[in-house]
Amino acid sequence: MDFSLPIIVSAPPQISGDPLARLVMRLSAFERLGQEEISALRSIVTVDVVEAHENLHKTAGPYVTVLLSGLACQYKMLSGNRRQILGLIVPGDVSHYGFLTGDAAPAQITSLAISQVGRISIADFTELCQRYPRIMRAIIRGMATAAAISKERLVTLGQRTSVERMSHLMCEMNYRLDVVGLVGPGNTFEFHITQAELADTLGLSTVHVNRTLQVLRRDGLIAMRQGKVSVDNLPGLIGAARFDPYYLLQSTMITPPTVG
Amino acid sequence: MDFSLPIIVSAPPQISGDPLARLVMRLSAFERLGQEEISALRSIVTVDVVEAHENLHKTAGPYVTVLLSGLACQYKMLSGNRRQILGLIVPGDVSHYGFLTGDAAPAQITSLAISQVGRISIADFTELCQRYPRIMRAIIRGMATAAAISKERLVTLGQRTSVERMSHLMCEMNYRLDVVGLVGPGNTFEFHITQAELADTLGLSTVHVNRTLQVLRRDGLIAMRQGKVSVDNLPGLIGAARFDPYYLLQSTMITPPTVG
DNA sequence: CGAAGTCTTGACTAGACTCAAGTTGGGTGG
DNA sequence: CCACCCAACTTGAGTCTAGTCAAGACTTCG
Repeated sequence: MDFSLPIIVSAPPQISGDPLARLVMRLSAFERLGQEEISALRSIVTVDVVEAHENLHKTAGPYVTVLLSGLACQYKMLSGNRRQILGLIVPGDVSHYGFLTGDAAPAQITSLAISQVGRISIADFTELCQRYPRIMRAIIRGMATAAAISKERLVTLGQRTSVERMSHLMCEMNYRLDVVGLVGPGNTFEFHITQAELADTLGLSTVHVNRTLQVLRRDGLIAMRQGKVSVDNLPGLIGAARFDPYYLLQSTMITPPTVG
Repeated sequence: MDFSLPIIVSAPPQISGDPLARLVMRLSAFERLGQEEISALRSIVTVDVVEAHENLHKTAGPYVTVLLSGLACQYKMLSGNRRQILGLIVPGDVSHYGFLTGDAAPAQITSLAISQVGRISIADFTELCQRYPRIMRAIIRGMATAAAISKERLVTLGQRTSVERMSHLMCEMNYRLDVVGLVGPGNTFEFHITQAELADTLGLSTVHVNRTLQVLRRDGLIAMRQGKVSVDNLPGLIGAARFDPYYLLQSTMITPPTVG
């Protein structure tokens, strides 16, 4: 475990600037939000810092939680030291819906890097959604996107080769991080995940992840070192992954039922 | 558990007896329902028959649909004639939530065997849930169970060997079909799925599915022929699968938010 | 400087895939 | 009623992707 106290953090943009910026960008990708809505949202979010490799929800309770910076994942342990990472959570993603999804057995969620987590009480969240239907619609669109990502992950684990798995994941990350403004010039982004964690995500061994990354590097598609990914040939990467971004584009406008 | 409700079920239970029996059993597993609730449910369901290997939702529209008999699956196609079956749908399962899940890009759903499908208009469904909170809670518990099954499938595809995949699936089917009264004496149940379809479900090749079934057969765990499975050694099967039914037991009582 | 975690490499193994050739079984039509 | 047909199932042989084991190199940090 890492017990360092990262007071001043320069390079990683995580702990600087406006903590809610990513969430606002994410929601704005679905619905155009006004200043009043954004202010209302800001006023009900409490921000906590979570160190790397800690449970994201130390304080259980009736809250909706959102990842604001860093990286997290949901996972399941198996007998024999095996682990499957069910999904990666990036800034702007809702990490826990409280009771809203009726998930009786919430999977474990841990941070992979130092992160900021936003917390909203269920009461405040409900009121926000009732008062600002655009925010509610954006949240619902976010849920739909998460479900689509989860389905695509089944395809990855069931059908794709190691090169396809890796490049598909990188394409997805590139897209998801771009939406929240975390892809820099030259298609570079922070991705603080170890090769062992990538292995647990992709259903591969650590050694094979290493070799797969070497192949992609050798082919000039991506390079990854020290938690930084640079996509050197995006069309090539998309081709290697047979990546079809359709599943990420929740283009349908969903009309929620008029409650009451 | 009380399995004694159903009518007389002879060889093909599919198209005989009360079509809604499985749905009622499924909901009753979560919440004890009264006669009034069951009658109200019956009065708003339209039943259609769907042949094997047909799209389950020929008539799109604002409906919640439920599988009443038979077998169905949700799937995704890939380039190169590959297919991943995302999940199996058994009698009593909701096969489509309409807009309720905000699923903008609904995956394709097809029947695997001749089936009966129940259709409920969104308006009727909403009113039913508002009038009978126990039904609403049961539906929510069902959604939670479906989500848990989907997560477990990620573990299967990411981590388990072929023998574990197959035996885990069989354990799950045994459990899910038992809940709706479709497991007969000696742990036998109808499972009208081809080995090629099993392959697409488990992320294996058809040939390997065949050989895996032979192993399980040789070890006296299960036998499968002509769409009928008999579990000959359930503890052994559970052991081979390292099956932990915890994920199927939505034991937590979920209190939905008081709307309005 | 030492320690721990991470990454890299090599050698070998094994589980699963592909291809190809049968076999079985149920359904259909003559 | 039988012959045929097609889909599903089975088997064998050979290949290959990915896993395992083990050792060593690189980083980071105390």
